[in-house]
Amino acid sequence: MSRKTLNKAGMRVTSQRALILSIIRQGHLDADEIYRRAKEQEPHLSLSTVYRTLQKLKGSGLVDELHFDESHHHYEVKPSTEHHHLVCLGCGRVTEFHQPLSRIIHENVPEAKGFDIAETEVRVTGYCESCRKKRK
Amino acid sequence: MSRKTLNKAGMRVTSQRALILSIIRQGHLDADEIYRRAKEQEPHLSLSTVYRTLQKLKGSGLVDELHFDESHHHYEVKPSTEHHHLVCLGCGRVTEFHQPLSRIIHENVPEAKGFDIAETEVRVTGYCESCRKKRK
DNA sequence: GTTAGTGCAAAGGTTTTGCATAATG
DNA sequence: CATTATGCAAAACCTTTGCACTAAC
Repeated sequence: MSRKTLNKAGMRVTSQRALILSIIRQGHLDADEIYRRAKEQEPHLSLSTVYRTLQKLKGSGLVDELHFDESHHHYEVKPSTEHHHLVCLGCGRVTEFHQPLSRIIHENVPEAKGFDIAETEVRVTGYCESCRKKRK
Repeated sequence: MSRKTLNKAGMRVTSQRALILSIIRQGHLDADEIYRRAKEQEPHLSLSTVYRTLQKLKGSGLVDELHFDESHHHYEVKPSTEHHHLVCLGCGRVTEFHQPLSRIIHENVPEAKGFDIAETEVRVTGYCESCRKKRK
């Protein structure tokens, strides 16, 4: 549960945090979408709390920040196994795929040999099958 | 030269554009840095022109937009061979490495089989050798 | 009780836009 | 000369911050 997760990260448990965390679990959402969904349950919630919580969760390593498009960020609960994202430029749908690219890079890239990798974010954009069919 | 490059992309040639393009060639710069460097040569240049030019160049496929950190973007002239970036969290230095990750993903990832890849952006963060030594 | 988190409103930084003027093809 | 680009200022957008108040430990 959220209570445990937050405790383990040394964060105080508040209803807002538990709520925000549970909403992040719903998918790859951006701050504003998290805010909107959370507000349905806690109408007094403020957007700053969402941003501050996101920062904290990110800092504690509980949540990853994703950069799908250029304007704003999306968030997901930190996955247990490495995965990355295919972003369709047509419909915007995000598909996850599992592939240990960190390892591949670390093993095959000379420049990365002396580099202590903290994070590898891969963003593949293009067109999914159904959007490709629609286009032609 | 820039004149030819711009023409080929169907863009009108202006002194501002040629200048901006030549400055982008200097490295992985962000809009503000491009603006500052360009202003030394054309003091009347406006920041909007830089942003508009960047958009156009990106749209024409002449320039790639990079997402090194969260707050703003960097730009580089579109490379002829696929490469990606190692970003050091200590000193901020960016190292390029060449690796056909697009192909690797397309060949090995089932989810990417039906996907028409337009772009693959890989951002590897961590600590470079000299920063690692400083830290311990 | 002490410390950390919240809400609100205001400010910050980056990027975009409207409009009149200027330059390109 | 029709069209596209520029400069300036203002707006838009996402995110952060200051401060008084409240809740968690």
